[in-house]
Amino acid sequence: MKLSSKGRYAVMALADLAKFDPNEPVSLRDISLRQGISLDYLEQLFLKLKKNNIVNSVRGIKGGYILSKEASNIKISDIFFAVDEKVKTIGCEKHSKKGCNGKTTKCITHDLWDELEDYINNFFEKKSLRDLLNQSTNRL
Amino acid sequence: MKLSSKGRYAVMALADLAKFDPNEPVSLRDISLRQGISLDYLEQLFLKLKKNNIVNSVRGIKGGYILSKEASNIKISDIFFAVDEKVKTIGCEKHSKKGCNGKTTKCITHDLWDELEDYINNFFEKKSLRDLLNQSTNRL
DNA sequence: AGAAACTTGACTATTTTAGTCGGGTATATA
DNA sequence: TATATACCCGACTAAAATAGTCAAGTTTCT
Repeated sequence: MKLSSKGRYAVMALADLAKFDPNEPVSLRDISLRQGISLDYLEQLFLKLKKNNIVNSVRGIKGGYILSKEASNIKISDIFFAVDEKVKTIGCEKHSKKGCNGKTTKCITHDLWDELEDYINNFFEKKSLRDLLNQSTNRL
Repeated sequence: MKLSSKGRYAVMALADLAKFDPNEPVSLRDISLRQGISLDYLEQLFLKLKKNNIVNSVRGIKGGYILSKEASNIKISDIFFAVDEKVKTIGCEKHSKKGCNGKTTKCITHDLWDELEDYINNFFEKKSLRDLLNQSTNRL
């Protein structure tokens, strides 16, 4: 099991963004340089972040992105959801009461994976972007 | 982020195995049929489980595998470790105090992923094979 | 002897992920 | 109003991981 870069990059980029004046748009180019993430890739991510109302964009020269709300109101789980980073433990339907892999009963480990999924999601629900900034002051 | 089948299959197979008389070897063929996992794949997994002293093998006809210890003493984390299912959240070194991606400082989200990794591992540490069986009686 | 079942390594197809490329459109500033 | 900057968007590709297959053993019970 591993976390993909997609989710990591999205959180890193937003954490970077959150450190600046909320009224001054930050360009992806700057974030790209500071965080070492490809500009093209960032664009893909921010497109999704925008659609999910995590950021707003300002076009044109001097444009860029700004957070669409307070950093404390942006949960890590919101970010992950926006970029399609999902916690996925099983093939069988989550929380389905019965019927894994065509059978009429749940597979023996079904509850375990359900439980794990909730457990991890809970972690992301409890963390906001603001929490990150507080943890790590003056780092890149 | 998703859990690979490798870890899932290993836990499913062992949970299946644990349901039988600890003195009667269970063949992979039976587990394969009951759990719908390819026999060849199971063989790969059980080779590792054996090397890590989770199961013992009995060769020859009427042979098969048996748990090498009480189900209550086999943690899910043991199983995952045995089949190389690792919880991996970051590229940077886990718990390293500094130096992500060649820089001299930790990346801004470093602590978050470290924390997540510990959080998930803790989940697996707390669960034993026995816990699974207790949760789900008379299922496949 | 022969069948069942473990042992082992190598190989391959599929899927996912990460990242690239190319062509747009909007807008601040000179 | 020209132009550079930066967002917008879809399609494509390379690399890695995963899941699963194949083939050729060895051991041991009956």
